[in-house]
Formats: sequence, C-alpha cells, structure tokens
Amino acid sequence: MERIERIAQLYPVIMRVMGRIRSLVHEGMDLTYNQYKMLLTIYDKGSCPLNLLARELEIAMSSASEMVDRLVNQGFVYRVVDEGNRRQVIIYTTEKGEELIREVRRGIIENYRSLLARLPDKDQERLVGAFETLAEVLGKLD
Amino acid sequence: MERIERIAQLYPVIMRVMGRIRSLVHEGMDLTYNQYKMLLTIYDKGSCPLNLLARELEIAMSSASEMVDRLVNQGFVYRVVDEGNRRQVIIYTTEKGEELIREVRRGIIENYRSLLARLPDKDQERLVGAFETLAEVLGKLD
DNA sequence: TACGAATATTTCGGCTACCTAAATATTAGA
DNA sequence: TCTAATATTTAGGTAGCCGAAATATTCGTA
Repeated sequence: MERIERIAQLYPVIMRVMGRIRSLVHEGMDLTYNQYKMLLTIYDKGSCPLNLLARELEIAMSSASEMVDRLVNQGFVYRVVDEGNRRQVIIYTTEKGEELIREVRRGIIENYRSLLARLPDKDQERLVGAFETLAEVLGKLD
Repeated sequence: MERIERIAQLYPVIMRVMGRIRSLVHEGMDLTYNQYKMLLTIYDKGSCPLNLLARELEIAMSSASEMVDRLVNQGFVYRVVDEGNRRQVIIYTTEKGEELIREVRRGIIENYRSLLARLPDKDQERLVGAFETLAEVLGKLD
C-alpha cells in the first residue's frame, strides 16, 4: 500500500490506543488530563500569568480563564493581580495543589510502570524507540 | 533516564503533535473528527444498529444517540426501526452523507500528502515505521 | 399465556472543554 | 490627555461524554 494511505490508516488506530492509555494512566486521579497539564505548567514555573498559560497550552484566553476557575473552585490555585502591571493576573498553586500534583505525578509514573509491565522487555524497548522517533520526526511538522 | 520516565515524558509531547496533525488534516472538513469516525463506521458497513455503533466507537449509548441526532440534523444519516427487532434502531447514511464521506476521505488523504511532503523521504519512512511499531506494540496493551 | 426480566433507545440533568464577541480595566504612547 | 493596545472576564454557543430515569419491545418461564 502507498505510504500516505498507510499513515492515514494507522493514525486513528494509534490515536485510539494512545487515548486508551491516557485514561488508564490517569484513572482515579483527582484531576482531568487537561487540568493536570495546566496545574503542572503552573507548578513547574512556581507561578504563571494567565496569558502565558493560554499560549503554552494552546487554548484561547477565555478557555484558560474558565479552567483556572475550575482549579480555583477545587482549591488548587489562586489568582493574584500583578502589581507591576495591574491588567495581568498571575496564577499560583496552593499548598493543596502542590501536594496534589506531586501525588498525581507519582501515581501516573506508577500506572505507566504497571501498564508497561504487561509488555515483554523487548517490546518496551521498541515502544520507547518508536516514541523517540515520533517525537523527533513529528516535531519537524510543528 | 529510566525507561518508564522517558515514556511518561514523551507521551504528552506525542499526543500534542498528533492532535495538531489531526486538526491540520481535518481542517476545513464539514465534519468534526468524531462525526467523521461515526459516519465512516456506518458508511463502511452500509448501515449499523445504534448499539453496535456505540460499542465500536467505545462511547455510551446515550452519547452515540446524541451524535446521531447531530448527523441527522445535518442530513447525513437517518434512523430506521429494525422490523426484525423493533427495539433496535438502524442508522443508514443518506446520499448526501455518502457523497460527503467520499469527499472528506479524499480531502484527508490530500492533506496527509501535503503535510508529509514537508518531511524528507527518509523521515517519512521512519514515521511509517514508528507508526507500525506503535500500532503493533500498543495493540498488545489493548 | 401472562408477567417479570432483559434489551434497546431516548431524554434529562450535569459536567469539561472549546470558541468568538462584547464588556471592563489598565497601561502605553503620541 | 486621549486613543490604541493589552489582559482578562463574562456571555452565549457547540460538541462530546456520562449516569440515571423513562419508554418500548421482546424473551423466557411459571
């Protein structure tokens, strides 16, 4: 079969299984995957202005603002007006949010571990290799 | 770095780019990706009872029913009560739906083609290879 | 054969996640 | 000192997803 068609055929298969992996790995966490990504982005920087958050997560500012609302309601982050530029709002993680993100992160690694344990060592190595190739090659399309 | 951590690190990177590819490839189509998947499933079988549709797309019956509503509203499919088992509803594509799916399918292939054209031949080959490895290895986790 | 259990679907209420456009507020610049 | 640019929020929509409740229909059995 032609190369393009092969890719068009494999794409949905891979997306489906990748999605499945995501739900297995994030199962039982107290955050949706998107909330996890957002909280992690803030946590890794210590704090993050909303506009940067939207840019990094590649979503509209209004979407980011709504997601922050949900994280605020759950007590994981809070907003502070930037006194150096009062138009800007900076998001900080709460203690509760930091504890959660560390816990979820550990849980995710553990879930990856037990998921991968179902594969023979050789396949695990092939998986890592394929992931690395993909990250590199697809990165060029970005 | 440990293998598990490398996978945990690469997973979101790949998901992000795969999602990006999806939106590039499906850009300008008159169907969302999920609607495309559903319509294609029906089209490939000629028709499909709702319960089977839900099972194949791995969504709740109620979700499938809503998606069918949207496809019906757009004039791409219609419902028929199965006379052999009047509890069951069978979904058929309309002429309009069949024309659309053929057109969208061609468009998707074309979009893949121009997307991949941005990669040197060698990388295209690596991409197919990585996709095939992933499909095989991840399939075992399913 | 009548009746309760199983099956198939739809509807309802509720949630996340997205978007655009409009409304506010603040700051920068001419 | 105004106007333009910047940052955010709010309002109004849509897709997609779920579980539970409401309907219909069919199956199996007493």
